[in-house]
Amino acid sequence: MPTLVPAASRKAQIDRTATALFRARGFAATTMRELANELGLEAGSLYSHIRSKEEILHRICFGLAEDFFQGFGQATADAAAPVPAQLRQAIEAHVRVLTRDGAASAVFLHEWRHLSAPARAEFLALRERYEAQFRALIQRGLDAGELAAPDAAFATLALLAGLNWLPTWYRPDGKLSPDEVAHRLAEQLLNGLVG
Amino acid sequence: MPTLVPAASRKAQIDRTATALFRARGFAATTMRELANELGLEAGSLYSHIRSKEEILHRICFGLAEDFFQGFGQATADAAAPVPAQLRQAIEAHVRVLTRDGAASAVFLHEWRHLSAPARAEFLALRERYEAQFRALIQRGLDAGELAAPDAAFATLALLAGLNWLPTWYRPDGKLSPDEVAHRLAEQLLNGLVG
DNA sequence: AAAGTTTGCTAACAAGCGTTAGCAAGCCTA
DNA sequence: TAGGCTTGCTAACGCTTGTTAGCAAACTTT
Repeated sequence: MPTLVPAASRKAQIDRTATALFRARGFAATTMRELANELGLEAGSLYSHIRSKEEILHRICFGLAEDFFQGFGQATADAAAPVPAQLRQAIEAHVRVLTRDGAASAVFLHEWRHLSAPARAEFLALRERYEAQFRALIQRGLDAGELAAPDAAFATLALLAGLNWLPTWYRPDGKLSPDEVAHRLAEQLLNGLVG
Repeated sequence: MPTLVPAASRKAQIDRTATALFRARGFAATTMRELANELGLEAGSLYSHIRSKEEILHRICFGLAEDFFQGFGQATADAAAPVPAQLRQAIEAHVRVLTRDGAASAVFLHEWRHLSAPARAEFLALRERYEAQFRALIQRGLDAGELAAPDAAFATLALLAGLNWLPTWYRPDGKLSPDEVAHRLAEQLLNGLVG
């Protein structure tokens, strides 16, 4: 009979601790000895659970990518809804992924360049596909006259810009709940700062 | 008689090349041998011009900080102007610094954590002072009813978020000029995406 | 022509890096 | 009770890191 609340597998603990370190120090500046030490291990012992340092980074980046796609899919499931409503849902879904795991998000956004040859290109392709979904949605909004912007590409980048800087300043122990952050951010980005 | 267009000093060349490398690979993953090679030198030769690797990073980060403060100062010089106008000027000044040197901006925004003990804290204090200027301006706008937002702190972070992600996607050879980018970004952030 | 500054090389240093091999104790399943 | 995962250690490997010392050409200024 398994324990009722099984402890996270060692591998998962490594991933979680590594995520925090990668965020704080950056992937390249984080050593396997630091990571091991944080877990109360020796450096060599890590390799009973993982294949390489980069493998950890790979899991973090591609794991979160899935979350983003899933969020967007749910947010835009009702294709008949007005574009601004779908967009607001998509923004809030995006923010919710970012706030659920700030460390993983920061790694996802900043440390992917340390992925090597094949993985790096795959990651960038995924990211481009994700942005393309936003762009297409915004374009539909422009065509229908429901959104106002000179062009969809620029609007998409500016929108995602406002979202993706969030992990640098969001603190989970702040006075706003993740949902409030998501709602306010969507409000400000959709309706602007000028009354 | 000096050359009419004197070549940049070796030190300046090192800074510029290092900036590009720090941006592309990150500070920690950039080696002095790579940097030297890019300049057609041997690694040891760099130390005739600089004291340490970190000294380069220090110059990049603090140099750009000055530019940001100067831009904000000019933008808000006319304290009698309506807040939205001042804010637009400040946004455009900020964007102009970001677009003038994208590599330095990316380093400024992402690599400052590799500064060590005293410099790191000084840098963060500078950044906080800069944000505080924006916050105060926005607060005045809220008090005067010229801006609409639940609170100034959140609005400031969301605004700077939209600006600071720019170096990750802005390409100087793109179809928009720096001024157009600045203007459109200010427009979208101030007035929102919804028509 | 002398003196000093700028620039660069070679060679090497001590330290730290990611990773591997080989071994062993503890656990779960058969 | 045996076999096989899981987990972890010690010791070491080959390599790379930032940096330094000592020397030497070239250019600038006096």
